[in-house]
Formats: sequence, structure tokens, C-alpha cells
Amino acid sequence: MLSIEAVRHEPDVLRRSLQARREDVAVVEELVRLDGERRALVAEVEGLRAEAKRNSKAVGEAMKAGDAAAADGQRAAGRELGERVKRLEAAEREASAQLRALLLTVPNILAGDVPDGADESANTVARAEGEPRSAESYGFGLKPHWELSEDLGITDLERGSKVAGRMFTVLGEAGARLQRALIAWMLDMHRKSHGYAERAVPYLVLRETMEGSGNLPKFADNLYHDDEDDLWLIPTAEVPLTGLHRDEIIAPGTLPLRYVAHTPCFRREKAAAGTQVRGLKRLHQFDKVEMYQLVEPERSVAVLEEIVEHASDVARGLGLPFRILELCSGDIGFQFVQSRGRVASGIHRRQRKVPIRQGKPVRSVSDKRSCFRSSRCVGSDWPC
RNA sequence: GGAGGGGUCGCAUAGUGGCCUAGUGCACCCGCCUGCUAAGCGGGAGGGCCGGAAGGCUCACGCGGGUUCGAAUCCCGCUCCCUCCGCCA
Repeated sequence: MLSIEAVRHEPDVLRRSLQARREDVAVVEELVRLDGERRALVAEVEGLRAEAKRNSKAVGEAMKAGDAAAADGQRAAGRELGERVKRLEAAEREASAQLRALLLTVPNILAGDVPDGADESANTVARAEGEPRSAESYGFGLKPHWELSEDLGITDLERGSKVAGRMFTVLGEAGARLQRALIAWMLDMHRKSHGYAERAVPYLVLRETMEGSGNLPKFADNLYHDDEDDLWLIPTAEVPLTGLHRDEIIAPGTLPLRYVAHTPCFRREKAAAGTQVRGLKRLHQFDKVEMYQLVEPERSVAVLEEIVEHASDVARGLGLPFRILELCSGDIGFQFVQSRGRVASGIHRRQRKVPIRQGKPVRSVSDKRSCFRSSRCVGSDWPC
């Protein structure tokens, strides 16, 4: 969530960012208006409270002086003041709640050097490594991944659907072992070679944790939710990792904090409804190894590049050709200020994006604590 | 799910209705003093609102309600931690 102070002092910064994202800028004026309302109410309620406090003191003094009649009079005045305070407090709470609710729907402010563009077609290739092989170079007919993985027992799509419905799969012996090996290999690489601390985190989190990572209320439609306990299934390890240090003040000199975690990720993938997705693409549940860093804000650009390198080592280690994309302003996720995509090349199909993305939201730049991080993930659902 | 104990400033603690404007110690920051270090002395250090500033006001004792003119303190609900019991995979 953006800090209202930043919006108040520099509304144009937010306006420009929203324009670049192709989003409505009217929200800025609405935020400023609600904020003004709220502050007026705060001033009013505090004035009344001050009066009530003075009044209480007067009661005490009257009692000490033995003037019962005066004390009673002050008491009555105090009662009346108290009721007015209560009414105003309710109005102030309501105004604050409205402001917060709106603020939660505002996407993060883009970095200044994000290239402009409307959607993913405007993303640019920053660099590429490795040569994608053509289908012909293999000298035999290639199967699409959903056939090959079934034939080799990597996946069992039919039984996945039987157990959990569409967009779930069961991994067979080969797939299960492959996934386990990839996860362990990635965790070890990031831990040993790249200096990340491994964590095992909850897959179900509180509403506050979802809000803290920018996933609620924006993506409520895409999240699985347990009504009874108001717990939410994580769509990425980024959510609990972001929550690790929520409401903490991090001592100087202890940054960067680097974490790596493997978790399953749960997504409704509503956007994919009706589109043709086969095999391992767009599952409701998939596994992911995520890198995450908390760093000083001024270092976040450099660290973003560092994480891209760390992720690239995974592709290199697997011998996969890949390209690094610079995402344009219209394609950058809600919570990010800048983003890189990494595309691993398929063998005979067109190249496509794996769920790898880097982000580094800059947030409340209030003086005492700012948020800083770079993220993010290395997918296990590699292109086939 | 039940019973009991606990949650006060970064840490440790004091505080049983108005003298709490939350004190003290440690740690921290700035000065002073000082061969060095340590100690000592003085000051500072939370959020918000108003204000150009000086400053003023307000909030903050796990969270939320209530009682009261007035709550860290009394009452109710919740939450987290600890101890025990029950239930369950």
C-alpha cells in the first residue's frame, strides 16, 4: 500500500505512473479529497478531546476543593462532551477506512526508467543467452509436451482431474522425482552459491499478510480462501516472505536479507478460463522456488539485476537458452515498480514466458521506515 | 474445545481509578568531562493533526468494545505466548 503522505505531497508522481500503466488517474484526486476529509475530522475530534480532558481535570479539582455542586456540573458537561467525541470518532474511523480501502487498490509507483508501452507486445529483449534448437535439428519427430510427459509417466493428467478437477495434475514417478530434484537443486544453488537463507513458510496466511504483499484486495478473485478461519492459500512464496518482517524495524547494517523458499502456489487462474492451456501450463497448483531480498531502496535496481543473474544460473545449469525481457509500463504487476521477465526457449514451439519475474516495489517513503525489496521467482513449470 | 498464567518504550522492569504528562535500569544518539578505555554529568529519542517556524494539541501499556467526568489500572470479547486436560490426522 502506498503511503498517503507521498500521495499528498507528490500527487503528480502517482499520476504519471498510473498513466504509464494505462490506468485511470481519477483515483488520485479522490485520494487527496478523502485524505483532506479525514484530516479535518481528526483535527476536530482532537480539539474536542482536549476540551474533555480539561473538563476532567476540573472535576478532580472541584472535588478536592469540596465543591460538590461544581463537580456535578462539570461531570454533566463531561458526559455531553464524551458523547460528541464518540460520534466524531466514528466518523473519523469511517473516513480512514474508506481512504485505506481505496489506497489498497492503487498499484505501486513505477520506476522512472521503465520503458513505456501498453502491454506485453511492447516488452523488449534486454539480452539473450544460448541458441534455441530447431525441431529439425533433432532428426526425428518431436511430441508436444503434454504428450511426451504422459508417455514418460512424468504427468498423469487424467488422474489429476479425477482427484481435483481440471487444471490439476498428478506427477508420476519420473515427474515427482524430477520435481523433487529440481527443487532441492535450486534451493542448494541459491543457498550455497548465491547467499540466500532457506526458509520453509506457511502456505496459508492471514488476510493482513495478503494485504501486506499487495495481493488483497486486488487479486481476491484469484486466491483460494478458507471462510471459516479467514485464511488464504498463497499464490507465491513472495507473500509469506514479505510478511516475515512486517512491522519490524530492521537494524542498520543487517541488510541485505536474502531468502529462498520452496512452496506450492495456488491460483484460480481466472484469466485463463476459456483459453486453451494444456499439460503443465496454468495449473491451479504448482511448485516454485522463490528468491527474495530486502535491501536499501537505493540499491534495489542493482539487486534486481543480481537476482536476474541468480535466476539465469538456473537456466544455464539446465542448459536452457533464455532471454531477459525488460517489461514495459503497461505489463508490470500491481505491486512492482520495475520488472524483468525471463523467457526460456522451447524446442520447437514459440518462445514463451515462464513465471519468472523480478520486482522491487518501492513503498512508503516515510522517513522512519521504508520498504525495500527485490524479488522473485524461479518456476518449476518449465517449458517443455 | 476446556482450565490456569502472562503480553507496559529496542531489552528488562515499576506502576491496583485523578500526583502516569507512563517512572527506572540497560542499550542507543548528541554534547560535556577525560592520557586511552570505562565511569560520571547534561540533554535527546514513538505515531498523528495544526503550524513557515517556534510550538501547541492528540494518540499510544497485545487488539477491540464497555463502565466512568476521568482507565495501564475495573468489566466483556478476541488474539498471541507459556503450563495442563480433551479431541483429531
